[in-house]
Amino acid sequence: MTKDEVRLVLESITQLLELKGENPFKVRAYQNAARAIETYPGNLETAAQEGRLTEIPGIGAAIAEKLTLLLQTGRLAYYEELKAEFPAGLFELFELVGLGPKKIRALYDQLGVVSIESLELACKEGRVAPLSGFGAKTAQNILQAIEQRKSVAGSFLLGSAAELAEQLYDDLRGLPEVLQVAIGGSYRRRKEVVHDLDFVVASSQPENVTAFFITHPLVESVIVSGATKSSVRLKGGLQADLRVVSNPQYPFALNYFTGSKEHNIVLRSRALDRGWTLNEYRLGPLEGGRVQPQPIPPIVEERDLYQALGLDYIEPELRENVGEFAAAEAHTLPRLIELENLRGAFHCHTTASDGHNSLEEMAQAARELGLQYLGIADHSKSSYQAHGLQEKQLLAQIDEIDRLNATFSDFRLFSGVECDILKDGSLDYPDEILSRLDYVVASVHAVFNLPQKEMTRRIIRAISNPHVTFLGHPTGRLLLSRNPYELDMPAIIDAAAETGTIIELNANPQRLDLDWRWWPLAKQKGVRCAINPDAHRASQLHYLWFGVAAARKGWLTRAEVVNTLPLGKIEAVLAQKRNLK
DNA sequence: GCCGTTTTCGGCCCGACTGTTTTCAGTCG
Repeated sequence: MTKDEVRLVLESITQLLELKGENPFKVRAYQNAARAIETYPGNLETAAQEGRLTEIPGIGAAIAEKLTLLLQTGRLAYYEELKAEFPAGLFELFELVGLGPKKIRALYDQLGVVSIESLELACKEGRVAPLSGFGAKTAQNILQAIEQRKSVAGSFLLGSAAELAEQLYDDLRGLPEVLQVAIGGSYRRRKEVVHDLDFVVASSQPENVTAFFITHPLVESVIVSGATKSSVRLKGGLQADLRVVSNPQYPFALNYFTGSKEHNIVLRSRALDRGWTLNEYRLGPLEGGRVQPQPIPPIVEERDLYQALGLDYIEPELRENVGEFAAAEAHTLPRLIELENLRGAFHCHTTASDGHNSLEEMAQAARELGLQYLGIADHSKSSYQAHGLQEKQLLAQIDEIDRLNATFSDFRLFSGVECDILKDGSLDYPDEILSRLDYVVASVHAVFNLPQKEMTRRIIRAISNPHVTFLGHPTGRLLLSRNPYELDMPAIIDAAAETGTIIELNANPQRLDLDWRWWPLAKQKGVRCAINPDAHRASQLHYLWFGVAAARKGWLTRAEVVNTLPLGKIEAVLAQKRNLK
């Protein structure tokens, strides 16, 4: 049994105990145990065999005994009995915003609600509002939460689609009959949210490729399957389409299925201007058109198509018809940043607050990625839920970082903090503390619902502090689950430019914040970007890939992204704003 | 259920917000 499976059992027990209305401290004990297991560096099975589980902080005699049983037999009667007390569908109710264990329990006990479906019916029939502790507003809010959940059904984070997409891609590429393959669509354009995956394959044996595709282990069910086009539902619900074309057709199919629709319309009209017709299979002469067809140059790859249409090659991320054609004509398309350009990253968490790996482990993981430096930014004291650091703990961490840095010759940890921006725009630590750090990321973590003016003023006040180096996840959005807070973003961008504050592009695929749509404006105003992983565990340093994707979509080059700078140059950027004072 | 000790019980993180109440419970971060 893996560490992760053990953790899931503990988390599941937590939820069950909450439903039962158990002592909240007992509930928390299980929660803490789950977290302890997650961060435990050793081998669990060995620890259980040697009776050393209680040495893990947060694991006492009772939980150790249960875990030992679970690890040795793969089963836990305590858990199974708890689970049997509630219908399985009840757990999806936890996904509705505003519903917690108490309300779910009341709905189950008093109305027999066992699923989102039965809850929706109960609301619509007016059975929820009269319940004690509920009311008309609550019933309405529940319906709204159900609607919200439906509206994101069929939408997937780029981050959650990527693993499936790349696995399928690798497997298709490995087939001998596959000559060329790409994932087109919004995935190739690196949209933050995708609705399906579009695989485009060049092959002379489409039936073999199709057979392989629809029987792939990641496929849950087949929606349609024809000679050259098939659609499947992948495990987890994401739809994937496959188009198989001939090798000469491939550049056209790839281009067509990459989109966007708006981009394609412009391409086709440019073809018409030259007396050609463009579709997913070919660029051909248009007989009887309004202009005499020009000779068509040979096209073997996508780049040739753009050239034929009088354009520099347009990277897929830019194909949204938001100015890429004018730039491609004028030869002013930017050379987009690449993952390999990054030399380090700021904003990572450790076990000191709510991260899952130690300073050493984070540093090691960064070095393995080839980074020269890593900035640590644990939560500040007001973020209780994230175990934010008291001043003393923060100062101790600075010392610890100094000590570690003495052991590196070609790598450096920077000491920072993710400092809460309080309701009035003041910061969570006094300047004396902030001045001890290499840098400060300032972020909003509470009181999200201020009116736009007040929220804007709050953030501008915070970034006006000379110690604030970065503005963290500027809009607070969680894709597919939480809307951004109300902000006058142009005013924030102006203030960042004026104060010399670097705006973060938070690379967590749930955030990708600041959104790519704002970066061209920020760039024009001279605001610099930092692509930050916001990693809460070592493996999440890979989020940088998504951050770079969003930055490319925002037309950013390496010049605008500060963490492309090597050690030796980045220090001056971190110090710049303080020196202006 | 865990933990630490002024050691075997009593405390365990805090504040904002919402919608329900008529002083507070539930949820969230």
